[in-house]
Amino acid sequence: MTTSTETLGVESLPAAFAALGDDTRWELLQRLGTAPASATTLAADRPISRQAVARHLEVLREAGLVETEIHGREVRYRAIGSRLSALARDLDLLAQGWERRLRTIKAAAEG
Amino acid sequence: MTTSTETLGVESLPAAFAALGDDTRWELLQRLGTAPASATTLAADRPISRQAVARHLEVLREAGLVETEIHGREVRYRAIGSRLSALARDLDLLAQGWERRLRTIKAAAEG
DNA sequence: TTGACGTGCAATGCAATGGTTGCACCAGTG
DNA sequence: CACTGGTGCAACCATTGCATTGCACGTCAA
Repeated sequence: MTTSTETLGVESLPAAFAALGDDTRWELLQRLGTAPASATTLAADRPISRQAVARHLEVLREAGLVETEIHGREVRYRAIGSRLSALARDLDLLAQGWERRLRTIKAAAEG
Repeated sequence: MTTSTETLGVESLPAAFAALGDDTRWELLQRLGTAPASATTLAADRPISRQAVARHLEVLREAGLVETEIHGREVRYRAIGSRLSALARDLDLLAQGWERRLRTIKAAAEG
C-alpha cells in the first residue's frame, strides 16, 4: 500500500473524480500544488467565503487528494501528488484495456 | 491534435472529471469499454429509465469520452480510450510537478 | 400500410451541492 | 488578562443534477 505502483481500486475512482469535478475545487487543488496554505489564506484572494473554501478542502481531503498539517493555530493543506499519480495510472490501464478490446470488435465488424 | 501524445488542456479537465464523477456514468462507461451499445440496450439491464441513461450518455459524449455510431435506427455508443489516456497523461504531468515543488518546500521548511 | 421499436423532447419532482451568514471556541500575542 | 485571528459548527437559501413519465416522430419489418 506504500509502493509507487499502487492503484486506487476501480470502486473509488468515481468518488475521486467527483471531488475533482468542481471548478473551484480544481482551482484550489492546483493552488495547493504550488504551496501549502490554510483555508483563510486561500479564501483571501477568492470571491467566496472562508467556510465555502473549507468545505471544498474537506471534500478533497476525504477523497485523499489533500492532507492537513497543523501549524500553530492554523491548518495548512497540501496536495498529495502521489494520489493523483495513482489515479492517472488507473485511468491509463483502463483506457488501454478498452482500446484493445474495442479495436478487436471494430475490426471484426468491418471485416 | 490527432497524435497519441496530445493533452486535453487544463481548462477542460474539471469538465471531464465532472462527467466521470457519477457512479452510474462510470458504470456505463466501463460497460461501453467492453463493447458498443445503445441507450435502450444499456437501460435494459439497469434499474433506471432509458431516458436517464440517454442523458448520461449525452454527458459523456459532450465530455468527449464516448462517440456515437449510427446503426440503422439505433445509436450505438462506444468508449474512446484515447481520451482517457490523454486525461491520465495530463494528471500524471500535474502530479509530478506538484510532487517536485512541494518536496522542495517541505525540505526547506524542515531544514 | 400497419405495427413495433428506438429516439428525442418537455414538464416535473426530489435530493444533493455550493454558497451565505452568524456564533462559539480555542490558541497565540499584546 | 484581554484581544485578535483562524477554525468549526449550524441554519438556511438558491441552484444544479438525476430521475421520472408522457408524448411525438422516424425507421425498419411483416
